[in-house]
Amino acid sequence: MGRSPCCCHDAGVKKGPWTEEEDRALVEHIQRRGGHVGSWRGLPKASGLNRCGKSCRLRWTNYLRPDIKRGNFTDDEERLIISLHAAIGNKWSTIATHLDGRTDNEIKNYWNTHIRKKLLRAGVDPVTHQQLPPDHHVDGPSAALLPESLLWAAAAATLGGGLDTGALMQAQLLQQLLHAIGSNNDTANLIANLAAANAMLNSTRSTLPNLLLQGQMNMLSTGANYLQPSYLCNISSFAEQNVVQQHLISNTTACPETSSSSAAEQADQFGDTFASCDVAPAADGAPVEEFAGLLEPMMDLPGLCSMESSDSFWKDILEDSYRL
DNA sequence: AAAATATACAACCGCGAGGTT
DNA sequence: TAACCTCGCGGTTGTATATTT
Repeated sequence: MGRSPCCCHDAGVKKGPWTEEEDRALVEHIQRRGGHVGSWRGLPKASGLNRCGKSCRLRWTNYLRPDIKRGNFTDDEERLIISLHAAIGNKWSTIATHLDGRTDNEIKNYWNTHIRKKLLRAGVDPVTHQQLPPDHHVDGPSAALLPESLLWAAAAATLGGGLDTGALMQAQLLQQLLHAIGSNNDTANLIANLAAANAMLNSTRSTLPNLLLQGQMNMLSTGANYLQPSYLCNISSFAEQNVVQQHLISNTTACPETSSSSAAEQADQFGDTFASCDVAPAADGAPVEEFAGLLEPMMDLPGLCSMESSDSFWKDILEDSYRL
């Protein structure tokens, strides 16, 4: 395919920052045409601008368009960007379609200047969204604070006050959760382990920050085989849903009553809950309706999301470990 | 206060996709 | 079917501003 010479290479075509006059000329020209640009290539001549059409298009789409939202990104927007990036990578234009008023360029810049650094500081690879190895070195105090080490540090601190059965059970529970998270991508085993963990929770009447469970939810959504930060919990787009759907299709025996593992047996008491999860894959490859909704029943399991004041130690530790 | 460095973001560039001739 | 043309994407650069030394 031949490639046409870009008008940007023409001698005398202005480059660099746009002036207010140029902005006004471009906006007025497009408004005169009822918001329809027509040919970008022909726009400079028609509008009297000494710019190449490409530059005009960029200026309009990234800055002058009336529906562009200016200002800082909200936490929700940031979480959504990260979630989408985890699912589809550097597809900035696709990501932008999920954020009203944000441009692909703006999102890309925000990613490169803010989010990427935050993830690195948190020990998360901004490309793969997976935990960086323990010997990963970045500036800042949180670099080496991987979730597992934090959890065990927390357990050790709890145990430090005396050999308490409840604390020991918590430590074992954490170990089980971490093992489930780190061992494989098998959704059936994962859910079974989660149920077993929950059984332990209920038997000891202890509580655990739901951040841990969110980490497991993230596994369901991304297929990553280790703990992911809680930010990935906020997922609802088509891309993630497709990922989830693939998992569900390949794990049609996801409900614990169909699993033969011992962990699944422990999970029997929650069979009804899981059976009502409505996690069956949509028919004929149709996208799963709503991932967040899909996970809701699991998040509502008794005891999983409660957080008593006496557990603030755990809560603080775990939240620190994920704080971006 | 000035220079050096870091940060944020607007803008540029090259390329591929896809439509048209 | 090949050549041409335009658009849009994603990576990169340039520059203004903020912060640090």
